[in-house]
Amino acid sequence: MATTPAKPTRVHEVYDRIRGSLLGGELPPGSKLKLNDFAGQYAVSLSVVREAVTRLAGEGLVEASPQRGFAVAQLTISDLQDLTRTRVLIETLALAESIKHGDLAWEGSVIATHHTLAHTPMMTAQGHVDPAFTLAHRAFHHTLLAGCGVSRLEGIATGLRDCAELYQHWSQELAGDTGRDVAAEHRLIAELTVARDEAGATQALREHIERTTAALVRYAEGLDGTDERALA
Amino acid sequence: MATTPAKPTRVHEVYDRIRGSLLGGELPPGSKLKLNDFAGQYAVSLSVVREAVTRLAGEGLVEASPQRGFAVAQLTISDLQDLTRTRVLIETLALAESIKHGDLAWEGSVIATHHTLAHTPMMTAQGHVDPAFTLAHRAFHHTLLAGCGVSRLEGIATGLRDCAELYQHWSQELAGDTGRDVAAEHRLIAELTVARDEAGATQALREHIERTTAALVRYAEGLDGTDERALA
DNA sequence: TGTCAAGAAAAAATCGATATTTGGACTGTG
DNA sequence: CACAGTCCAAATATCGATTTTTTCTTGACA
Repeated sequence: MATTPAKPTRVHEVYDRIRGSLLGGELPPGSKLKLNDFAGQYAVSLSVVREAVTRLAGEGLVEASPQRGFAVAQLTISDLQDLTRTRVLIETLALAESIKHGDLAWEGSVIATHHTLAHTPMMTAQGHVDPAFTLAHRAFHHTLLAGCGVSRLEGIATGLRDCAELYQHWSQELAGDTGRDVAAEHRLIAELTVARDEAGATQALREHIERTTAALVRYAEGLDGTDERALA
Repeated sequence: MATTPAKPTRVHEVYDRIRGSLLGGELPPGSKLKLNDFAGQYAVSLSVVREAVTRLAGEGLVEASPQRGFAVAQLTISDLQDLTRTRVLIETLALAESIKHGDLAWEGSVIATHHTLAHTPMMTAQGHVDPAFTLAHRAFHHTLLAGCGVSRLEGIATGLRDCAELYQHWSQELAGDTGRDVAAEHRLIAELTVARDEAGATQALREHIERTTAALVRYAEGLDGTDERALA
């Protein structure tokens, strides 16, 4: 799924940067992507921006509507629930496979990435999410699933995870996920995984995933009853 | 995941037609896509072809290598095995969910699409695969998973299935999948599904998926021992 | 005869410009 | 004052041409 081989073509650079903006929450969900602005900003032609954005649409981070341009994927409660259920099913599946088939090196990398994660503070002094934390968090979860040895499954899980990061970002900014010890959740997942406790680890992962969704849904339902309403 | 709303834009037309060529097996796996030829053939500009092909690359039907253009996805034994394992895991998962949550209307549509499939001959008089069969086959398998009510999961499963169709096409042409009663397999899956026999149905589906792979792998290994070798 | 390199041909990436479409402002009417 | 139709500006989709990069050809040299 990832395509970052040797020579960074213009399209790829632009793709990466827009992708970063999306996941970094610089662009509000549902807002239209102004291709012209991007073209100016990155000093490239429209065609380049277009192709980059088309790829992002393929990943689901961006929605394309013919004749009407592109927009940051709209976040709705029903889509969030759909995404969450999909992630729970697929990520627990992949984790179970990893626990069954992962080798010692994988076990080691789980411990290593968890260690890094555990020692990276989540918030900056300004109360924003630390980019380093995002990185470490992503690496940890990716490693968890990387032991299954089925690269397509891994790729799919990663893609879903990226989509969820859009929600995650806005949830942390908006809903402020209170009273939750995320670090403890991670520790539990890591320990059970390394202990090869398939049932325990998958359940811990399921709860970890569902908890964020629950917080966001609670927040959103406080605002409005409909499922189709945008979250932000 | 599918984007076929209202107004067929040029890109979308070209996308559809190239996609059809790929799944219909008109283009051999691994062969380079000559964008210029497409542009001429469909009487559109290069940009249009480029964007269409970019999307196909996002689905995995086409491989993109920077500065080197696009090629029909290369079929290798190891990728086939990876794909098969992924499909088995995800499709059985989706089927299990469907059996658990599917309603009566879904049950009916399973019966209906199976009925259609059962009465559509697989081969034409010329010994080729009948396009109508392909259609019916696709509809049946899609319906099986459509009861789960999780649209993303469905979309993922459909995407994997499309990738597999590439292999399937060439397998039927090359390896001739002997001594196999595919119709009976379909009937069994349909019956167990409607009977809400989760374990039985998922196992039948697993075997159905794995059987095609096994035939192709046997065929390919007769030719060459390496996993990375192209199948065709 | 095999290897390597310069140069030509082909293909890919990118650009700048044009044709269409969309969304909204404007205006005249009931 | 609400509403419908028209017109205009912004944005999208598409095109044709230019710039790079890769690939192929060919010929000199060891």
